[in-house]
This record gives sequence, structure tokens and C-alpha cells, in this order.
Amino acid sequence: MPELPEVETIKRGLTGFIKGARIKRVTVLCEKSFIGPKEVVLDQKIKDIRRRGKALLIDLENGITMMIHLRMTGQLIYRNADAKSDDDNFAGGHPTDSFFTELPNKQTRVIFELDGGTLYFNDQRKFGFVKLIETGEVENDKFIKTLAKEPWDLTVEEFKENLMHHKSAPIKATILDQKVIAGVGNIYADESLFYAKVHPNRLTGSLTDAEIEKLLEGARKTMQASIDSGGSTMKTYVKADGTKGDYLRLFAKVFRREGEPCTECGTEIIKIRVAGRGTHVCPKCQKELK
DNA sequence: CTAGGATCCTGTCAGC
DNA sequence: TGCTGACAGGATCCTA
Repeated sequence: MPELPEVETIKRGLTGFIKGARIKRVTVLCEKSFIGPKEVVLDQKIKDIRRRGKALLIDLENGITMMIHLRMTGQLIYRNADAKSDDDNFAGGHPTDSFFTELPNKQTRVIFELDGGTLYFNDQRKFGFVKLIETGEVENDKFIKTLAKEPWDLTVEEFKENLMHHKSAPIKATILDQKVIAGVGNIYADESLFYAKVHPNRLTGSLTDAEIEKLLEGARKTMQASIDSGGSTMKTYVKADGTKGDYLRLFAKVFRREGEPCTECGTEIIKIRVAGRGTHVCPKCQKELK
């Protein structure tokens, strides 16, 4: 999925279009993608859009919140009823051609018809979902409740304490745990570790205080850089000449750059497997043993 | 309690 | 061309 910066980008992009809009109709095309009785969101006005970690929270007037988690392949696409240009539409999340092609399509799971346009929840693998929760109960939701603080709110001391519950696991597996730091996924795990010059296979307990501090700084900086570059949206998906762009190239130094020279030392970036996930490292900048 | 692997799904791509 | 297995920007459940 869509990690913290992508969800933040969606939050920002969608707010201007759907905040204040009323939900006229909901069509659920895949039962497991929508948890809760859809009737309760009908005719409700969208009061606010928030984010916690990788979860998007859409608060409705009647005290119900739609929690949307995009997991691996979710995307949210808004099509304005009277769009005159691409600027009147918005798309974010897992980048695919669906950002532009006709909707609904095979991957559309839920359709929200609003009074200004239509919001499509697409998800190829059906891991993502829309879930209805009472707004006052969001903090008690199982996922939200155990979620660690946002990277910018987490102190180095808290980060270290959370890390040290997993002393003998590889550091990459540990920072992917949402109870340790919120919002980090496979991209930003690799980018943060490269920033801190720490090999993903190092055992968590072997990190020095200086490395831990650098790792938190790396998570903050790489995610902020992605948010600043606009995340994965329709704008970054297609370049000015119409060919496909890759928003990762705007900020990623190792992710999906295997075979390319390291920006720091020129050594070839390699792809390995850590904690069951594809992992990108510079073998010179990130030493395995220390 | 933690660590690690299987699992939920669909689609694509490499290799035979 | 067709088949097969691996893999994919996530999180949970199960077992040891």
C-alpha cells in the first residue's frame, strides 16, 4: 500500500473535493471491502478527513467515521461530475492506469456517489477495506489503539523503547511493525535504513543510540520528502509528455533501484530478502555486521 | 511474551 | 502459446 505519505497525500488532495459533500448513494461491489451497514452513511455530510498512520478517517455528520485502509493495492479516485480538466479530478494510492481510465472497472469495490462527483474505492487484491466505526470509538479500534505515535510525535526515547521489545528480530521487520512506529511500510523502511546507514538484517538489539536516532530522523525526512513531492497521484503518475512517470524516482534512493549506482558511493544497489519482503540496500554504505 | 511463516486475493512477469 | 512458481508499497493469525 500506500504508506503514510501516500495516505497523507490522499487526505490533502481529497479534502478540497469531498469535505462538506453529501453522500447520495453507496454501491458495494465486493462485500468484504465494506464492513458495516452501508445505510448509516446515506445522506450524511462529510465533516472532516483525518489520517492516523496508514488509515484514512472520514468523519460524517451523524457521528459515524469511515475508516479506510488501502493495504497493498487500494486506491481512491474522485471524478468530478462536471470535470473540465484533470485538475477537477483526483486519484491517489496504488498507482495504476485506473487513475485515468473509465470507472467503475474490474477492481472497483465500493462506489460513493456524492453531490458533486463520484468517489471510487478500487482494490485489486481485496486486502483493503472501508469500515464503519462510531467517531468516539475510533481510538478504541483494535488497529488504532495499538498503533504507535506518528513519526514526528514519537520521541527518540519512545522509539528506542518500542524497538527493544524486538531485540532479536531484524531491524527491518521491527520498523515495519505499526506498534513500533506508525506509517512505515516497505518503501520507507528501506529508505530510512539507507539514510541511517544500517543494514536491514542487523538485529534490532545491536543498534547503537546514534543509529536509532538517525533511523528516526531518516523515517521523518524520507516521508516528509515524499509528501512534499506529492506522493503517488495522477499528477506524478503521468509525466508532461504523457508517458508514465514514477513518483518513487523523485525521492527514493534505494527502493526499486537495484542495479543502479548508490547516490552516495556509486556501489551497485542490490535487492535481497529480509523478513519475507523485497529489500533494497547499498552493500557498501549499509554493512551487515558491526 | 516474541519470531517467523502462512494466509487473505488478483495480476503480472520470468522461465521453461 | 501455455503452464508454473515467485512476487507484490500490508497486517493478522497461528504455531513454536
